[in-house]
Amino acid sequence: MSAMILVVEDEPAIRELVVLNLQQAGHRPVVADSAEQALALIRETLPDMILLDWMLPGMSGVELARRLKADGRTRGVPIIMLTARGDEQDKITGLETGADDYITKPFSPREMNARIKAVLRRRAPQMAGDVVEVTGLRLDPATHRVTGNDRPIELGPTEFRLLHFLMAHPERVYSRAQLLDQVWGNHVFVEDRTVDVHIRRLRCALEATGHDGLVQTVRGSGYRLSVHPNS
Amino acid sequence: MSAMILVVEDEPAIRELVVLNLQQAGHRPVVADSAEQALALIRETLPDMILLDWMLPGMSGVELARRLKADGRTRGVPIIMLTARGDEQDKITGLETGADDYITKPFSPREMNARIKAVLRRRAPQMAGDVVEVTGLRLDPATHRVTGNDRPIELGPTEFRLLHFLMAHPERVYSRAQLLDQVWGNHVFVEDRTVDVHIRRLRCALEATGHDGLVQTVRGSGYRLSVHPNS
DNA sequence: GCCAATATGACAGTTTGATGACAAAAAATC
DNA sequence: GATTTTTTGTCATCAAACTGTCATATTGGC
Repeated sequence: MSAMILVVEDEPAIRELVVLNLQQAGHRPVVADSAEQALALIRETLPDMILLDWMLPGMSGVELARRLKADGRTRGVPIIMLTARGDEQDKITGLETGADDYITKPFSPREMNARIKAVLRRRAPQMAGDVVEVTGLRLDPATHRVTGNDRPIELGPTEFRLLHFLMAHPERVYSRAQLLDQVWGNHVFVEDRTVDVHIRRLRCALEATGHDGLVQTVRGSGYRLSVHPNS
Repeated sequence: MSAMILVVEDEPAIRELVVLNLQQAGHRPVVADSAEQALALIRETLPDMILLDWMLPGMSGVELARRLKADGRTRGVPIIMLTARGDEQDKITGLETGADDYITKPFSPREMNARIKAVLRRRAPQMAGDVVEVTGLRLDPATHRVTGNDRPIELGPTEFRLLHFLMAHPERVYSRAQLLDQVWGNHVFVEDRTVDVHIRRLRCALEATGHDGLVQTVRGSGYRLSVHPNS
């Protein structure tokens, strides 16, 4: 539910209101008043999503979106365009350049939040804040609780995030490096093998309700959360 | 559904029309003809909702909305903006984002009532003015009283707001930053750690009636009010 | 059996939250 | 207007939980 969202908007009034709204929704807004500044910020840390004003002084929002989509590092970051009016042409151009959605001003906070959540759910499910459940194992990000067959399970912060990520992307194998990027953050320097240890701790905690079998090892590749028996 | 609704509108004709409508719908309208007067009224008693003309002499409606949203005490009060359709598009653009909804003039009574009802239905629970109760712990916003198993509990202002917010949003985890935004108001500059201290004071006060267990720590995430045992 | 990959247990450093004390600020009282 | 009293934010310190790494055991593939 808590995503780092970059807001690129040159008009201070609108920018502040958007920021306020994002905070209220539990996100962490970061602001830039120009495409250039946005690029600088993105170079430092990759946001989870970008809210991008269509019209910007200097490099336009469209141009910025195009650049981001051209760069492999930033291609995956969802972009929502803020456009002045529901101009069909803008819409087409915007979606062509790779925007994931667009919002036409004036917009209600409710609409904005709904669209943000929808895009997050599509691109980064573990950020959407939805309850995830797999065969009796249930994780609720909002209350930060995990239960197995309705019995509470205690997890440390890292194990919680790890399980959350795996449950949000079931049936798919992730390498240790990928897990480090997704769960730890893509800037930290930790040993690959550390993942093993946390996987073990997670399995340990899940053992109490017999859900430890869900976390499977894929030899030579990484780990996976799957409902299907392993071998 | 009877709510106290503050109408901020400088033009007498429209004001009266709106007031009449509200009365007919069973609400209790209170009027102000300027943002300044509105602030004065709000200082006395918190309305359940605000209908706000965006064009006002002196402080504009937009500015008022921003102030209200910046103050922890008033930020939960739903705001519906009244905007004139004929006004310059670009001025209106995005300005309503501080509001929960907006109505463009001229509007039908039917539309107004529908929107009011919708907003009231989903308004922030702690602003409803309703008594909140959790397992014998009871907080009455109207009388500003807290009791545990019918025994009075003394709380400082901050602890009261903190408890109120938590009780209005039970089971959900809030980070220190979120609590500072929601309870203190997001303009203040206070240390994150200060939240810890107030949580402790709150627990201290609740200890007398054995309700201190409700306020739970979620390591690495924040705090939560929950009826479920922690460990 | 041999090799490589993974599991496991232990450990020390680090982070995080709880707690008590304190002074500034605000409110209430005289 | 001065003086208590209450409230508030910050800090230093302590205990507990968590984390990353390593050494060693175990497993699976050939």
